[in-house]
Amino acid sequence: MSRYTAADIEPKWQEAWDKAGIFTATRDESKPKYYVLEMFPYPSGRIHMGHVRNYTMGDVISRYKSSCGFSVLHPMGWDAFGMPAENAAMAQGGHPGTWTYDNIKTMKGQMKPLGLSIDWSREFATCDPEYYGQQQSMFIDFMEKGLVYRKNATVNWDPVDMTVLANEQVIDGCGWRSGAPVERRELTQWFFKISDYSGELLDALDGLDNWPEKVRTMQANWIGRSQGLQFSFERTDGGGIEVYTTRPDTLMGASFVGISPDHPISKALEAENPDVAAKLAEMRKGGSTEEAIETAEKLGYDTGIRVRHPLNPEWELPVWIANFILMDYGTGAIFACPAHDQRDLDFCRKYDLPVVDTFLSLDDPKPVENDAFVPPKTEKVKWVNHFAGPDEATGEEAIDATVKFAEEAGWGTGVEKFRLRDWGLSRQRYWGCPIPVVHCPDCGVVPEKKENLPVKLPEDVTFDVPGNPLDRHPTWRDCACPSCGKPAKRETDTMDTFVDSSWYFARFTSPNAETPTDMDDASYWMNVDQYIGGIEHAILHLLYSRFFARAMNICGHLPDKAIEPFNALFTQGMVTHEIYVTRDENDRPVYHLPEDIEWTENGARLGACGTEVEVIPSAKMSKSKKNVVDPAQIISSFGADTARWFVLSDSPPERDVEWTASGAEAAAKHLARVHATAVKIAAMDDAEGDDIDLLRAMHKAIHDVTMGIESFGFNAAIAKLYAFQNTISKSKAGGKAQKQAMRTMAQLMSPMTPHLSEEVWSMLGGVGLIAQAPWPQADDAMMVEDTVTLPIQINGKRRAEISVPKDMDKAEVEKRALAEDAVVRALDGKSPKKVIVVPGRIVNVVV
RNA sequence: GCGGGCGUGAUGGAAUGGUAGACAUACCAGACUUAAAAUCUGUUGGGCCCUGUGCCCGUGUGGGUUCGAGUCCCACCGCCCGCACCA
Repeated sequence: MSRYTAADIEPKWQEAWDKAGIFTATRDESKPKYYVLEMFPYPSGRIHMGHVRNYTMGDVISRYKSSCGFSVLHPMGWDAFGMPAENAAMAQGGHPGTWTYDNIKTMKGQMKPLGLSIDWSREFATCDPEYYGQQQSMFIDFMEKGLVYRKNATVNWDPVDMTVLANEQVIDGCGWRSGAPVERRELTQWFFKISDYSGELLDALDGLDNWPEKVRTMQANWIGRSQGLQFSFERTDGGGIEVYTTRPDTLMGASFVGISPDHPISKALEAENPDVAAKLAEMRKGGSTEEAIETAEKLGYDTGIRVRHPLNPEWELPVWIANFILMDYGTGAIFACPAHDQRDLDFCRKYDLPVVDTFLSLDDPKPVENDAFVPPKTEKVKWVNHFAGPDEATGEEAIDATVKFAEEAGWGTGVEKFRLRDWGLSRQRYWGCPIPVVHCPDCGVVPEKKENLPVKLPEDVTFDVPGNPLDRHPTWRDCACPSCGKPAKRETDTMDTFVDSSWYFARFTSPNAETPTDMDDASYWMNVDQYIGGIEHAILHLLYSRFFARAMNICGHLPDKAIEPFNALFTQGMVTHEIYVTRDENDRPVYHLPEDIEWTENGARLGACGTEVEVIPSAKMSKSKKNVVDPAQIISSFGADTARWFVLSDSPPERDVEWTASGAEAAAKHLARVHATAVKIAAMDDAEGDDIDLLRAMHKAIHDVTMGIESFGFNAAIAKLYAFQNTISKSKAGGKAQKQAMRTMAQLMSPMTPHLSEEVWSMLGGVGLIAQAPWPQADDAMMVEDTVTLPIQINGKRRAEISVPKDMDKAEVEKRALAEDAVVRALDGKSPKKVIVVPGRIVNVVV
């Protein structure tokens, strides 16, 4: 074969790998193991370029580690429960299960041609009853260990459709189908006690050395440990209001006490006073997201209740209900210090409440007007209105002094609190894992017996009316109480899909086990050595998985070493593309697919009619903007290796990569060049005649590419491979040396372009499959140059360079440098102030 | 609102505090060709003096640390992402 034809090469080698069974993971105690995992996909219908990028990166690691002698586990599955399947059933009829399994079949068919080194024998979907039955079994274990409980929590309620809405289904504060303004409503729901692990989940972040710093920071902020003071304001009518504050030092600046609309006091008032009820109804409008609450217009209601200031019983503060106070954080009640909190200030200006400065800037000591003075806690400020500590102190010092003061005086306690809330897992939807409990009129909430698991979803359901089909199913709900045997009702809530994805990595170690995991297999394969996925999962999925691993460990489903399940994490960027828009008669945007665009000298036009097209800068590929490139199409026109090579080139993996047609063509051209060079070299005789430069370049390439792969610098590794290819194609060395260089090239490329590499390898007499050949080793001795070129700087600017033996001593280098023309000229007869010689790197002469 | 990140030629990007722009795209020029495509070779940050082996400027903006800063620190500007029921 003399021309590079991916369509011939790729299926051939995929068949050879299958036949050799080399991707089947086996427990081999004689080898070190390596578990590489990409975040499993949601079966949305078709694979997209983001999948290709994600799985290609995992594949590079997997193939590389395999070549390095590891026993590799590289599995794939489907995160298969979730809303889109129900939406499809609503829109076009049919069953969510049919839609899901059809999608899985299509997407698997699209992934196969990529030539990924996946052990498909371990594949499962989270909607398989075998999987979710094990999940139900674990849920029951968690119940026994007290890791699950029920309480009231807020949901988005569509008052027209009479149904719960996901945040995604709330558009501008209204239900997506009904268009009615959404309200917040309370329901009794199931919760995992993740907050019991707040401190541990936070502290253990320190040990996750191979996680990106930013993910650890984001998780730490999410868990949000704070030190503060908890104390009670005494009500003038008896009783008290417990508040928590992280800024007790500003207590003298208090202007009111604020309580959440969901605070028990608010609810009590609501029940007896229609005015309050109306106000609260207004405050409960809008979505339940933190963002919606934080950015909503500040609303308040003066309850008429008054409390005494703890430091001065004469000083009475009003109690307001305020819509920006969250019941879930702290005690659901605060005292407001408007001078040093912008939110409080906005509220006080709106309702004409007093603003009292407690400290002033040392540089610019003027009272607060419309901008709250919120310096860093480490900045020293002047206290004008204080009761503990010195007149000039930082916020930190003042807080410590205040807590100490309050504790000694006996009216407050320093406490540690976390922002992390318990994980609400109840969903009022069909297409999810049923929560395996039964509500019995006599026994209350009873877990289903394990021998009755899985509690399967009923098949005969319809989606023609809003709401949860399980709720209105005629028979599914009816069952016998597992405890007393009398008629009872099943729980109709299903689990959050995050539950499904919180332990799938553990199931992969033994996907057919009769229990959630098999401890022998889990002990061998866990932990995941390298986990790869999108940054959008930085907080929730990864935090929930860390909690689950701990909970599974407590229930005996994971070994101790696996409580932090992901040893290393890599978060890859998105694949983006330009967006092409024209306008319709109403000036609304109409989007166009990249393949419909033609480029002319006058810019982009529609291929069909020649209409001018506006080009909007690159953004994440999305169906609605039509800026998508179909991987299946790319593979059929260029081949999988080209697609793989391109998504790894150019951009660093953690950053977004822009898909361009020219970039894809460049990748294809390069692979064709490599192939052509290999064909040419294969035809050479085995003439001796080493070329020291070629050998050097080869060892340098081995070193650089290996480092590139190890450090996720795939784009840099590829740049080195380009350079090495240029060196080989220009080499004058004998056939033997060139063949060796080219075989090495094939090996270095094999994690990225496995098919072409096999082809080149076999063409040049490589033994066996390249996929099973050991990774080449760089010879350090070959990479050391005898002489080095040192740049010479004068006052930090490069002015000349000298070539010196690599181990020449500093004094001699200095002497040579000072003898250079440029240096002599710059010195103009004077002697240098200072000369810095960094051996092997640089010389800097300070004049 | 809160939290996180990013900013380097025409473009994607490279650069353990040590020659800024590797590698690639695009453009331009040349070779091959009747021609085009393909392929191959070469040039290309901006400006100045233009005769160079010359000089000045240059990594969002403004300061700072350092012999030396794209890299570290501070402030600002712009863009992007997440915010607990999207997966």
